[in-house]
Amino acid sequence: MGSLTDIQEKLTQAGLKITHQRLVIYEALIKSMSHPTAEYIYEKIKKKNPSMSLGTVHKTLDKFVEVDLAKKVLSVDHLKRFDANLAHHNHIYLENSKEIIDYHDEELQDLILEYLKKKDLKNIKIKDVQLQINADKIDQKLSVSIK
Amino acid sequence: MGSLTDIQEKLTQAGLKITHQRLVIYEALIKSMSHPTAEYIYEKIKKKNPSMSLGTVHKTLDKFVEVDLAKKVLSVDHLKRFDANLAHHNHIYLENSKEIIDYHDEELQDLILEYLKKKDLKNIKIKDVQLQINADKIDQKLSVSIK
DNA sequence: GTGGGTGCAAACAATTTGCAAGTCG
DNA sequence: CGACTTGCAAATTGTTTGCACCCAC
Repeated sequence: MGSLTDIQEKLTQAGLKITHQRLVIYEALIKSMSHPTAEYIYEKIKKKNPSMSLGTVHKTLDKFVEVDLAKKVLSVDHLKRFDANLAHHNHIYLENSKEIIDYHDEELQDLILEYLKKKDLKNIKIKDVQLQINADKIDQKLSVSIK
Repeated sequence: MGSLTDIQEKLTQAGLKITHQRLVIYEALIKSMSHPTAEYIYEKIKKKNPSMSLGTVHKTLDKFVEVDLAKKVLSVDHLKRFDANLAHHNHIYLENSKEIIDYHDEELQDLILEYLKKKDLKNIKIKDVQLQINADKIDQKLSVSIK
């Protein structure tokens, strides 16, 4: 799913030229599970790609969104955040650990859409729904790791 | 619910001094149904309060969040947006008109929480859930008002 | 070869900070 | 009066833009 040739094919299909920068940025975007900013990706990859410029990361991520290789993600901080996971999925915000993790659940999605369909909200055509689950992480390791 | 004395009481309860700026900003925040930025509120009130500074609006809104008189809101643009409505409620993003409107539905909220409770996600303690409904506005007036 | 892509730096936008002056309690 | 709040301006942070050079196709 994230192999090099796979990424190359996606870029081509999207009508984009295959460049080293795009491969690296897309790979980093896939790998980072919590929804990264341009800055974050830049930091991740610049060690192995010292000539990479932050501006390019911005432009590239925007381009990915434009051609539907990625999407923008809602966030409470006021930073642009991206996500390579295009499938409908929900987000769990772990408030105590500040993590954002994906939660995919077709059944729940259908349940909600069914419910809203019955409600028949007027003047509005629902395209999709996304659930944000606010939670705390319960992790034994946490209390121990305070050291 | 939004009377002057009412707001004053809320400020006092929150341990904040009552100042003209805070009254005006809080009132504007309550009144604006779509989730405003500091800039937006500043523009709304500066006509009647020419000495108000944008920096104060920022500081005041942050302060309101700090004392739970308001909360930060998720947004796709990368702007800080606020909301005086503290009750659990869902957001409908009207993608074509860029509006964000509130959608309160206790029944739906319960439905979702019930479902998730049965799922029993491990290592996670759910605090609340919020639904984002992406939709398009269907409005006859729209097509006419193109002029 | 050429059109799109990159790197760099400057411009821009939104927010934050520092501080002197003002005001609520 | 004293601590908190404000207004102003400068600083910071994050993103965008312009443009000469470069390279994938």
